[in-house]
Amino acid sequence: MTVIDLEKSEPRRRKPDSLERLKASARKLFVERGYDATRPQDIAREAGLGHGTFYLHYPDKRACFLAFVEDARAELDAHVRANRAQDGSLEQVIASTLNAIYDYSDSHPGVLNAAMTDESVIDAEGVQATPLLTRWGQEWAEMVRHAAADGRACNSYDAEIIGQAIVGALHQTGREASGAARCRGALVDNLTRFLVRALKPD
Amino acid sequence: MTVIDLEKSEPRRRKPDSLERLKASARKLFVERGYDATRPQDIAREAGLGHGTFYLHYPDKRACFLAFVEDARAELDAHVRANRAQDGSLEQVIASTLNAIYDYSDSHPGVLNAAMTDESVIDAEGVQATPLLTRWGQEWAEMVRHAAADGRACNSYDAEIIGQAIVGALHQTGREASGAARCRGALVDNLTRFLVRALKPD
Amino acid sequence: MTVIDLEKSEPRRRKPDSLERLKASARKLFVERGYDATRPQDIAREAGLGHGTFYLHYPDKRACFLAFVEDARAELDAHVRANRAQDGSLEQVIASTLNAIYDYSDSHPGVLNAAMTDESVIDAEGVQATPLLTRWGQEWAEMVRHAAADGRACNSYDAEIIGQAIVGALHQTGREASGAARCRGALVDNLTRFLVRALKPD
Amino acid sequence: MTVIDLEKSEPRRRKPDSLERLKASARKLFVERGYDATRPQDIAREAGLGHGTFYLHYPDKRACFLAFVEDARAELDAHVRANRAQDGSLEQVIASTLNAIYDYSDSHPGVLNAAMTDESVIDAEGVQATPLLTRWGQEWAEMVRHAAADGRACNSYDAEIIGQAIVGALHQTGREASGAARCRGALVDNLTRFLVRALKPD
DNA sequence: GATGAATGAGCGTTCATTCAT
DNA sequence: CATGAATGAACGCTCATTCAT
Repeated sequence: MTVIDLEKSEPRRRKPDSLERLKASARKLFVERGYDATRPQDIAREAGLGHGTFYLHYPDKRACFLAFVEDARAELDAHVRANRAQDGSLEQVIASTLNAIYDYSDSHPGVLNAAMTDESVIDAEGVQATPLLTRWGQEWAEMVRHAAADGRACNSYDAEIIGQAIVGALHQTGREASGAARCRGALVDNLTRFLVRALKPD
Repeated sequence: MTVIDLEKSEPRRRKPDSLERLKASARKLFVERGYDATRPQDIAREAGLGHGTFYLHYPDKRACFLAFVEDARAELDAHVRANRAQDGSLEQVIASTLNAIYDYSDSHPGVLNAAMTDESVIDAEGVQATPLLTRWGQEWAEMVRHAAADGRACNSYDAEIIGQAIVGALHQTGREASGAARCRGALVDNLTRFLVRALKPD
Repeated sequence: MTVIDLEKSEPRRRKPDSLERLKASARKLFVERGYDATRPQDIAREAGLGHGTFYLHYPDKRACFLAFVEDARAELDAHVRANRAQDGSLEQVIASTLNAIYDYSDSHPGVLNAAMTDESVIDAEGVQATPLLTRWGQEWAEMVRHAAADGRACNSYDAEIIGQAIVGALHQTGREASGAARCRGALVDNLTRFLVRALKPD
Repeated sequence: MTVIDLEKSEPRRRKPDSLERLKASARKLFVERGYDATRPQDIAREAGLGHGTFYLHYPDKRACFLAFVEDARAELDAHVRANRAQDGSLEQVIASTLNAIYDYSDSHPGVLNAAMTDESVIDAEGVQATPLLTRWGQEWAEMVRHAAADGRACNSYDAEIIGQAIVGALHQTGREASGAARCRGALVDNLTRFLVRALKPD
């Protein structure tokens, strides 16, 4: 039985893994130190690369951060889609979604926080597509509309507003919970009950 | 009877108000440009003072910003306390509080947003006392506890968590509303109904 | 008898012209962007080659530029030698030479300008063989000597000085003419009369 | 009789001579090393100042260079105006002007050369007002027109073209003369005769 | 108290060149 | 011959803070 040498078996050249290494280092440092305190040079050094290499893969620091954000978003998105109860009762949907988010958050500590860094920090001018939180708010709005259409939720709300409210509530409770030593069970329980009562049809 | 011209009386050069002038300039610039893009020098110049004078009144830029934040907090606090229905129905309390907040926000555009600048922006290391949002969350928690004790609100919640959730919901809806062109009436109406349903006793 | 298709014969990959391709690309870019703004990488890419290939043909960027300059010089030289009246009257010689120079300049726009890039731009330390302008001045000096020996020109001048003066006059009038919209006819006419009067024997 | 203490007698503060020191250092370094090889930091260091101080006086390196050029231009201009024969014969005007230029050039070695650094070196984009050489060409054009109007010079020339030709001739002979060890007397003599013959009326 | 000239650590970014493949 | 990922010295510039006046 042969063991394939993962390090050297690539047919062509040395495996150009430098982008992967930069991505990992960027995530690590953006999470640990934040955007401002992380220099492109630090990211490259952490990845064991010269700092010119950073600019082979990203046009500038901002682009690197935005790529990190997008990766985190996609990861969380995949995780949540895979783990939430798509069409159960309102309570099941909410509880399973919250649990999925907290699962991701627990196994990737600090990542969501770092990814939600305010856009104003990233670039004084220019425009970030849509802030992460707002995008997620739109997804919650979709969920609200969906549930209202099915009769599982009150249909007299403006779904956009309520979607943003939900995501804001999650964000702030999460933020505060990481400061205080708050247990996840209580968080999910309280928020689920809160949201279910607020949303359920009369 | 003579009225002393406070603006122009030559003998006492109109100076002792330099802290006030710095405060006003700092608020103006932090709101217009944000923390990073505002230099102590700009604040002093805007106030018609020399750069060094800034450091006579604040040990550093961070302290100046924190003072601005505290002033905004106190102002909003006073405004809300003066204008909300202290002990009416849950709905009255919530609606009047929201309206008071939006009143302040409308008459001091940009101030709350600037004051909520993420702490990570203000200083890479050090620690900001308690983030503004978290403090406001604690006040909402107090309201929740108070209402629950009176039987006006469901008493099975962890008030701290719900307080943070409420303030998070307000923050994010406000933020998003200023981007989209969302009308205040709909915001207050939706949020009030949402919170009242979530909080009211079974 | 078979003629090998140099353009497309697959077996021998159409490579040995890489130096030619680099030369053409280098000229194009040095003319369009100037020395500083042209990177070896750009030249190679423009030629459809890898970056490293550049260094197979030139030791460094400077050498590539110097080769471009030399090619331009040789081209102009050949063109002028082929087109000027070698031994006519002073006026004929001068007028035909000026016309030949302008012909070349018109059909290779920007090339002479780029080739005359100041030596200080090319390398802070090292020494360029002899600046192009000075070499051309020496050729004009030769012409002056020649004409003086034949009695067609005043022989009391230091030919070296006058040669440099002539080439300087041509350069600066050409430079200024491309900025202002000055017509070539007037340029040749004025310069020819100017030089003929200055040079003709008493 | 009192001797005023030039170092300390200023009524207000320490004499803010830092701009003068920067100017002197900038001139020295631009002359010795050229534009590209001179860093703002070097200029400041040479002046005994921190490198931030450079940016107190100039918005950027380019502005510093342009100020150097303008100073050199004004100095030469003043020197030439003070020393040339304004209205003598054509020969007197030309000879005295050339001598004045060479006087300046001898007593400020390298300055004119440095000041004439090609505009393309200073900024890839942007536009320098008018290149120094072209401006001087315009002044010679004025001289030519003036002399032609007085009957001291041939009036069938386009003065603009001839003015540029003259300044080009001076520039290139000067440039080449500093390379070769050419004596100033021969330069002035040859150029004066050359220009006088070219310009004088038939 | 008030001033503003002076400071220099620190930033993000570029590009000529090398060398393992 | 050819490649292009990798390098790191070097650059122009900013800005919070100090201190002699």
